Amino acid sequence: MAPVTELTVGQVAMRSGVAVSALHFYEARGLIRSHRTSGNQRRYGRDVLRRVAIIRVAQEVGISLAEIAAALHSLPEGRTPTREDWNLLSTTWRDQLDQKISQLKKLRDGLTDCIGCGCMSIDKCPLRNKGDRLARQGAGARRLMVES
Amino acid sequence: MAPVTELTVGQVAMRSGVAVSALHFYEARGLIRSHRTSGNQRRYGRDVLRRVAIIRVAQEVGISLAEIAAALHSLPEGRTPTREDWNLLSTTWRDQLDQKISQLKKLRDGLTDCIGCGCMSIDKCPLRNKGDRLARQGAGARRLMVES
DNA sequence: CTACAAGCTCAACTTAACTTGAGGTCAAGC
DNA sequence: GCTTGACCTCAAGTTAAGTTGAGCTTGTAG
Repeated sequence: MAPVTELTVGQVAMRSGVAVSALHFYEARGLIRSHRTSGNQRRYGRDVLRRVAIIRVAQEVGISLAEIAAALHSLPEGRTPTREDWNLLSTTWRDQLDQKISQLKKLRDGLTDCIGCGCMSIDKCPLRNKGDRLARQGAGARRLMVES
Repeated sequence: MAPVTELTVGQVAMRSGVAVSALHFYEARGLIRSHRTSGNQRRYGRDVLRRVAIIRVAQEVGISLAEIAAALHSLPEGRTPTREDWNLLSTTWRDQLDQKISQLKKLRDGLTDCIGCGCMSIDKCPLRNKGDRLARQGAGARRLMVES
């Protein structure tokens, strides 16, 4: 029973819910990988679906593709990742996620407790300063950064 | 004792930590407001600092300027906002923040519990689907959206 | 064996959120 | 009273994350 393992871009697009162009894009950015048929068409292993799922979920909470790429590089390119591999990735992200979560909570609670209090003079506000000067790097659009 | 209340762009930039160009930009986008001197220079009331602080904090957790602008419009333009006004704003955001927080938690916990389990086949994965099809609207860059 | 849907590449366009630069005005100190 | 640093406007550039389109190749169903 020949394994039906190989997927075309179209199939991956369909099953993952992301556009073909996005898959091309992710591949160009090194987030996923494919091999080519003799006719130069992409073929993907099944594990690409899991990778794409991670990418989307992570993006939805504001992690940039660059960061996702970095995290995914902890996964082995050769073999299908084991549970161990995924675990490593997840603990890598856990801290960043925790940080982001607490930042959000701070905003949520801070809005009510702090904002009206007159303390928002930037130098002293707990909201502004516990959130520590992050994300000041280079020009261009800046989204929620997890680093620092 | 003449109140030192009026601030120049430069002063606001310094105290708020955002660039002068960004302040211009926020003003163009209707996020902050100034009046002009006879010589056409901007002067800001002190409350602009608070507004800017909100803007930055909100942005850091991934709320778009458009959404921030919408929220800030619930603040009175004329008078300095009271604690009541801020409170209204904060409750407006609270739900969205709660939602985002739970999304993050889902990712955090899901990464460990779900990723290795083989269930990430997109159609059935709790991570993918509880996170519900949000943020699919129009072309261009897409960041963490709170709406929907 | 031939249509025609699905692929491929590459360049250009899009949005958000700013920054940079050019060219010109204001104001505070010496 | 003039110089120098802060301002002003407006246009164009930048980054991220894709999308869209043109022009060309593959592969599969009839």
